[in-house]
Amino acid sequence: MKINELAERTGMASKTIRYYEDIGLLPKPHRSPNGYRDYGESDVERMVFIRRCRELQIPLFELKVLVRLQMDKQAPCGEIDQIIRDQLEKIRSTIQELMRLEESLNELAQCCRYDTVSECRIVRTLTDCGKQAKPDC
Amino acid sequence: MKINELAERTGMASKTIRYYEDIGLLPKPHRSPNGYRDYGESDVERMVFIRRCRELQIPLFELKVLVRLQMDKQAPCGEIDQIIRDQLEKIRSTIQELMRLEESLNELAQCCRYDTVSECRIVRTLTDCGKQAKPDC
DNA sequence: CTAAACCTTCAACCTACTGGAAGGTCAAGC
DNA sequence: GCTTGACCTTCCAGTAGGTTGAAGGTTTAG
Repeated sequence: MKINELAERTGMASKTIRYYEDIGLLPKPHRSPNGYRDYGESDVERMVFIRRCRELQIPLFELKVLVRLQMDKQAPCGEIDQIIRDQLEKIRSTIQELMRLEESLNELAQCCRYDTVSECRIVRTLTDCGKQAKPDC
Repeated sequence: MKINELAERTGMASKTIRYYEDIGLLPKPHRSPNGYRDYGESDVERMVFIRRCRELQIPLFELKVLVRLQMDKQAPCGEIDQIIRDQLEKIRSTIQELMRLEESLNELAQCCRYDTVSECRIVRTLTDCGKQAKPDC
């Protein structure tokens, strides 16, 4: 099948498929006599695997490892499991960070009772050099 | 003061300060006779404001608006408040998204009971073309 | 006098794509 | 046979928010 069909069947953009080939995440596919890329069913399977991993926000350089492992059916799968667990940890700590951020923004947003920039509590809090960015509402 | 002193007093890298000048977030500073950038106290204040906003993950293009407003002390501060509230909303929806992601990854991580890639539940779930990426643990 | 520690500009690199230009190929309709 | 439009190809540039490095000028301490 041609690149657009692969793209439609896997939910990727054909630009992205070419890009993944460029960076070595996908093997160079067979070419038809006219020079068009020609894909088979195993390419669909691999592409879906890659798309799912990207939805899980696994970065491309780790995905290279995963794709290599996924093709070697006899390999032990411990490394794959570890990458999944690492990703889980990363996501969890990002959530923690964003929740702290949410708290700061929420305090700031609750804080303005004035009309002009010179009196705005938000601006004062963010500008004040001596103190922590903690508003005194 | 020279760029490195401004950097140390505000907790920014001097490279970043030059970059912010390049993109028009900071005004072009006065130069000493030797060509070195020469900053004053108001630059410290503005830099701290910018750093705090970046800690709140406000993107640079919105920060351009904020910096312009922050310097105009008589302007109404409603627009500033709105940007803060928008940012709060963005952070909240990112948190929601990441929590869904965490759930998917957690299900996957709980899921592998086998030794080789060919039997690994994680790999199967991620590769399976017909179904949703939902493991049946 | 020299060495280190600054400062300057400019260019390239990072992630993960996306968009566009310029040109080749193919199938349908007239 | 010709045209039109939908594909396909490659390559180049741009996105955010910087970081890194090269190549060179200036200042300061010993």
